[in-house]
Amino acid sequence: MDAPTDRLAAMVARLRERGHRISPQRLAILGHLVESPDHPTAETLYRRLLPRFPDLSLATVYKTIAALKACGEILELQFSGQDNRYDAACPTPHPHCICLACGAIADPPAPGVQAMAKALAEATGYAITSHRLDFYGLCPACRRKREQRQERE
Amino acid sequence: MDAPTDRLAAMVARLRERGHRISPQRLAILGHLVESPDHPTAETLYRRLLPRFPDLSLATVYKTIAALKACGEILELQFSGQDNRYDAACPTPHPHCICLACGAIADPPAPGVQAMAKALAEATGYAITSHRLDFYGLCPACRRKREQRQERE
DNA sequence: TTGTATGCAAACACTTTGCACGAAA
DNA sequence: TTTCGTGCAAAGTGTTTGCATACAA
Repeated sequence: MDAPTDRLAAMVARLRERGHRISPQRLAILGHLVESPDHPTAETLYRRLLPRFPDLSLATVYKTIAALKACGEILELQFSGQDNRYDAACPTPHPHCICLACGAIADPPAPGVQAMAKALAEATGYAITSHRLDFYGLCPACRRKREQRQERE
Repeated sequence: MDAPTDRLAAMVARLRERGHRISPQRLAILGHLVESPDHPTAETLYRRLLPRFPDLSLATVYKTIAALKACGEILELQFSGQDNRYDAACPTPHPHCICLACGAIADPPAPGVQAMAKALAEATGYAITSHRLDFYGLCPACRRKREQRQERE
């Protein structure tokens, strides 16, 4: 059994134990979430599942995400200007590298985050329980494109 | 001349050199931004200035913020569920500690952020230009309240 | 059989925009 | 005198909600 399959089973079990039911739509949404390393938006999820569920509703996607949020089984990256992005493969806070050109999101290794959180807790007196670490820039592909464009000029 | 006054002058100068005009409303918004260490929302700014400008419009606040954003003179912390928060006192990216109970935002010292950004750039191939570091938890006051409530139970 | 999930449409909250008027430069 | 800023109202955008029906357990 591979990691996504385990993860899917864990999510289903968690939803069930919280009294949620597993409809075909919901199962498909969960399945797609764990298999998508690209941190999809609700809209993206919806569009990708439409071929399989021709009258799927965006509301259903949002409601499923809400259930996952309530269970702590999904990480929501909020943006006020664009759609929120979701990470259900690894629902605990971790850093992200976000491409400003194409919107790609990568999950880099996170050395030293805990130490930083501890230092900030001591400096401010806050009791820190969670965090959000986003690094913005250009992904390798967009960086290459930009370099080529500059060479041409 | 104290720091907020300097900062205000710098913001005015920057807006002017970009061709913007300084109306009394705009000056008041800027003034309030540099004096507010609490990272206000557009709505908060609006409510605080209403006594001085009884027919101030929220649109004017947003338009002024937009001008500041275009000049790189304000840091916008986006939230999709709540109002965005603004920091014009220090418009370059820096960590924030955000209280989940009362919404307070503190500016802790930031040791090691650059090192982390560099490590992530190397690990992912991203060209990192900016970042957002939010730590969520309870501020000292809300932590105290919660402890007292637990003692009573 | 009971209660939750679905899908539709309407409602929401925050932010942005269009426009006519007024004011900064 | 020439823009640009203002204030109002309307439009946008992404997300949530109400409700009747369908379906999981």
